[in-house]
Amino acid sequence: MDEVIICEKPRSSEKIAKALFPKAKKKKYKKTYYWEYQGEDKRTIIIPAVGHLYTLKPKNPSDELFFDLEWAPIPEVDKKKRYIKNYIDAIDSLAKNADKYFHACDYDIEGTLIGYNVLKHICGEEALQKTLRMKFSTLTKNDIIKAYENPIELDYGQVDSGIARHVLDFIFGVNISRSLMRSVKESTNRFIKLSAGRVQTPALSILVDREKAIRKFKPEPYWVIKAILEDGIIALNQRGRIFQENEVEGVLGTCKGKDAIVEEVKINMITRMPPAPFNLGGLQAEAYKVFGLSPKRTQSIAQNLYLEGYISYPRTSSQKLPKTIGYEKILKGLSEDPRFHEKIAKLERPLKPYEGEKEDEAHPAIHPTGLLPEKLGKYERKVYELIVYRFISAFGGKALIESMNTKLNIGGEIFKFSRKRVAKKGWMEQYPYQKIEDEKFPEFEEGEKVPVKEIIAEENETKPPARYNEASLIKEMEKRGLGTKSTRADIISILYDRKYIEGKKIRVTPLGENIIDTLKRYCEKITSEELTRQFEEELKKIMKGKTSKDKVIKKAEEEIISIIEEIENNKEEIGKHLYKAYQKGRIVGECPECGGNLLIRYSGKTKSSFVGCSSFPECRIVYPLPKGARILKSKCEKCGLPLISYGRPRQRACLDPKCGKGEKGKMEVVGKCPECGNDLVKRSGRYGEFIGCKGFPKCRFTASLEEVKGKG
DNA sequence: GCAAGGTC
Repeated sequence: MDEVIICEKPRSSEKIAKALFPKAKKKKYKKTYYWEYQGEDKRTIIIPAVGHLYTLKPKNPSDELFFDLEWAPIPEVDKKKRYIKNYIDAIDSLAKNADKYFHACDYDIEGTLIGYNVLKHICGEEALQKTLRMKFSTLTKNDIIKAYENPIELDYGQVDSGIARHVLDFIFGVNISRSLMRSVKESTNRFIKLSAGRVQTPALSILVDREKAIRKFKPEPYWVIKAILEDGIIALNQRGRIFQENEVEGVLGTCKGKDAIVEEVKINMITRMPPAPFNLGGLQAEAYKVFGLSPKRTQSIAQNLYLEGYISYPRTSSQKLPKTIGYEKILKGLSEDPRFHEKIAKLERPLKPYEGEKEDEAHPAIHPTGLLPEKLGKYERKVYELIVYRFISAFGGKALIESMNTKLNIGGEIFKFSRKRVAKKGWMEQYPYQKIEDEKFPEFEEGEKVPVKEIIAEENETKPPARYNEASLIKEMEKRGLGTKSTRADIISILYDRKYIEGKKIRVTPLGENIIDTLKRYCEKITSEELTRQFEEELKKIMKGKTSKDKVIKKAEEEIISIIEEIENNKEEIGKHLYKAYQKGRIVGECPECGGNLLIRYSGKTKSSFVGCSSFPECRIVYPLPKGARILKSKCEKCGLPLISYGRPRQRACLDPKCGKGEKGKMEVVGKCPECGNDLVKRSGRYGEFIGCKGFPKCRFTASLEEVKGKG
């Protein structure tokens, strides 16, 4: 009389086993673990999946359009995910032919489907007849026990909407991607890897819109009038930005040579609450801001810290720290480290964390477990400490900021300035990444006359909208409901891989823009959030039994067929344009022999990149590229060809190996570092070229090439 | 080769 509990992941299987059967034994199967409990009359196996174990694949890979799909074990389709096989094997050998099954995966659409596929494809169809569903919203002992004692029926509406989500994403994404690639292949006989999808395409579209807004933007000159007083006080004219030059003259005329009368001095106390505890997006944004880490890197570091047991589950959207995580125990553990102890000792009791608004049914906000790491890599340590300090600061209580707002009257014109200083540090004491304001308040009294040293009109230009970076794009995607907390960083890196975007401050390449322009013409829906919205509605209807998954999929198939038809009918034009845009982004310089474009090319034979002339085969100029080489924007002083950087440590050389080694190892000095006074040099990183301090890593000052140009 | 979603 056996009973099997199927869990979504190893971690939840441990929690479920311990909650239901404290005496259950942890057992090993190959490289994976499961739990076994031998009761008086029955034996229970608690066994995990690792997220999805099955994925969709076309039944017949030679179909032109993929509509006929089937579920296949992920390790068979994706060789990088062979570890999943261990979990499938474990379930296959331990969890078949039981009398009773519990489906105990997360209670959401994906979780329901994960468990359903395990039962259907590994345990066997008949297992589904013997299955009950555990429904819990948190992985706490109470919830788990309740869910086990009062199981419900498996909700097939949920299962079907999960299946439909996978099918719709596949048939839209894969078929449209293939059709784009086919149009390039058939019109130019070249292969470029292209893709479109429900999430990646709208994300790219956001970036293209911004790119167009920046291009369209015309800077306008404006003036700001400032009064310079004693003690370095600079007051701004109340009019703010002035766009008319004669207005500037007028204001200057009224104020020049006059003293200032203090019209109003207001001192306020502002309360500043601690920053919200981290969810994944919050952690990614802060690690980007403080350390310059890419969201993808932060995510993988957080995953490692979690697997080592140092922090809680990172793929959460929650900003809540429920009592049940055990504040005192965690803080006690952290206190073993003197640097954390110093912060913790200053906390006031009773402990009550400040929380953010966002919630997650399955997990609390990211927090340390209290187990102190022994050895960590450099960035792992930074991210870990960031999480620890953020957690401690949630208990730090509010900070009070004293703010002084002063109004001055100079010949009838109003000028303002403000000062801030921290009156009570509160949580700022615990969070070392926070800047603590401490400005001096001048002793001004209302009605007092103050001398004015100078009135100036400062000329400025309006600025174009800012470019997105990875962290701000993730936030924007979050706001628009594109992707999930665990997939956003990966989706952005697909956009980089496809060469749709480049740079740390994201620029869209000609190819990226062309993809969006093309899809806007033939499949507007996939470029906007429209498709996601439609999916959400249809899936909800399936869940409620108001429609069937087959109907929804059938409708989607018809839609896709008509989109693909349109693309096929125009494939000559689409393919040529896409390829041209692709090449435009690959131009690295001018051919010294024939004046054509030098392009980055890829040789399928040697599986390596090289630089060749666009007039091939008439012009046969080629330059080799060392493995991992990057082509820089800087040009060789001797011959004008671009420089490349390659090797480890990175060194620079001319693209033409015969040109000479004059540039090798030489750093181009472009100025002085404003932070440490050392030389500023051109460097290159994985996002391209930038300006960095020669004193790296001691001094970590960096700037973009544009910034330096702008400031001279 | 192509998507997006789960997780070690």
